[in-house]
Amino acid sequence: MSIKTRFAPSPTGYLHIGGARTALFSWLYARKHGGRFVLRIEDTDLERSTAESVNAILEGMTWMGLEYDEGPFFQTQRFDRYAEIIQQLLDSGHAYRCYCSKEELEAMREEQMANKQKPRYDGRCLEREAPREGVEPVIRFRNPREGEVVIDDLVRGRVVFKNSELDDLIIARSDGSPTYNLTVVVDDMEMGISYVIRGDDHLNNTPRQMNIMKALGYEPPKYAHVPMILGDDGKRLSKRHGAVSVMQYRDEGFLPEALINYLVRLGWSHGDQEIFSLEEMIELFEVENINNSASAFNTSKLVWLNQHYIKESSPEHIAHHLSFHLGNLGIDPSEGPDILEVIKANQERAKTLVEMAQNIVFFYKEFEAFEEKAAKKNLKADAAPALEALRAGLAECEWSDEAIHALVERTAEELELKMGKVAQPLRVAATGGGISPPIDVTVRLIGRERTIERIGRALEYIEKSAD
RNA sequence: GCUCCCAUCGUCUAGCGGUCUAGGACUCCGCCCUCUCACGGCGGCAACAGGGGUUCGAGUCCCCUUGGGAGUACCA
Repeated sequence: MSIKTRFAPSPTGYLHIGGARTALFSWLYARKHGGRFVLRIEDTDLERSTAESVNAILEGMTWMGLEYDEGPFFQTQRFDRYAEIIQQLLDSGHAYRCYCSKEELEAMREEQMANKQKPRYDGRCLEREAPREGVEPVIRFRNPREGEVVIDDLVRGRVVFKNSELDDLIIARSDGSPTYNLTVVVDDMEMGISYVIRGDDHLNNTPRQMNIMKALGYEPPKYAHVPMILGDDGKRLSKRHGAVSVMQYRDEGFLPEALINYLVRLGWSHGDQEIFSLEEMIELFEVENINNSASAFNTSKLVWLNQHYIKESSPEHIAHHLSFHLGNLGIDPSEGPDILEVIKANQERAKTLVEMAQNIVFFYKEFEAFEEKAAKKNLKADAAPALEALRAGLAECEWSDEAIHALVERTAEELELKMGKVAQPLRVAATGGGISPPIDVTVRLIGRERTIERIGRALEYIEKSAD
């Protein structure tokens, strides 16, 4: 049988980190085995599902590069089919109508809780002969009363549930719309899903779903329940933890491959290896190596990976993702040096793309003022001779890293100053601050005109400060 | 409450009965490199939750306790 996996989010918010990881695992599994990966939108909850959420999920998938082979399918477009199945279940006696009121159910639950029992529907409507006047019934699946359901989970191992612990769950609301446990089963069967890789929180639903499948005469797929992702504090991931949306990581300057690499290592491992290319992940991914305990999201490790990928990627690739952040800062790369050159000079000194964008503003825009601390330290009267010599030298020297470097060195020698006493004032003069790539590269990229002009500005600053 | 799941450094993890005086990575702290910031190099701190078994031998198997988590909806 061919391998098919799926990612089935409900569109009630953005694509979050936990969902992104199960999507990644499912995607990897399909890719590794030459199978297909299906995207299915579980939007049966009309109240909470939104079109914006659908778009956000699609956008997140695209940004991460998790392309799907089939879908997106929408469950709301399959209501007719679900209705057929529900009727079929009704006809075969596997389902029945329930006329119980909310109050009645609530009372039942309270009583069971009081008796230290697990609250569950007792099946009283099964005995009901006639419909209740004026009540639109829900439809319940008639769960077996005896025996047990065994899940041979690919990551959890053998998990057993007694049927006596389960109850007759609602598969259609009183308005006739189907509910989650029914639609999942129908779709997983009819879409030919062979491996269901999903969050741990669904483990409890699995025996119910397996029972429905059995009633419908189908073999259940293989299941792999992956543990949850916790926040930095070890608590359940929520909005309190800053970024939980995949797109927020883009906004904060992360490369998709860094996020993917981080996510694949969260709850999965291949020995001591930390860095995985997409090809390696696909080749090495094994469901058996998925951890069974929940793991906490650790932003600093993600940052480290991001820095790694910024360092290792081609300038072209960085440029592609950086343009978004440049735009956010109102920078037009055509108004300055070649962006690829600037990126090359900054790849080793940025942890995020946001940081990189901020660091290269001075290549493209005039800075407002010299950064106070750096200026106070480096733009002092004793720096003036060096700056003047540099201004003169830069006006006529060959415009290359080597020549500029030689000029700075020569200036230091002639004035009997340490390199730092020459290079650093020049850096502050040229960039406005005390941080930049090597001074020769920095100056070369800023350009002759601009550098000379800025040195003049620095000399004015020194003069003014002397008063 | 009940059912199910989980438990190695602060965090992510390796470990699938003896090779563990428990390895790697991130973080943090030193040192080196150095025109700034970084990169890089070297070194350091730091863990088998507790208690019972099983076994010649347990981080590794079993049980209990404790502590986390999930579910218990006409949500998914």
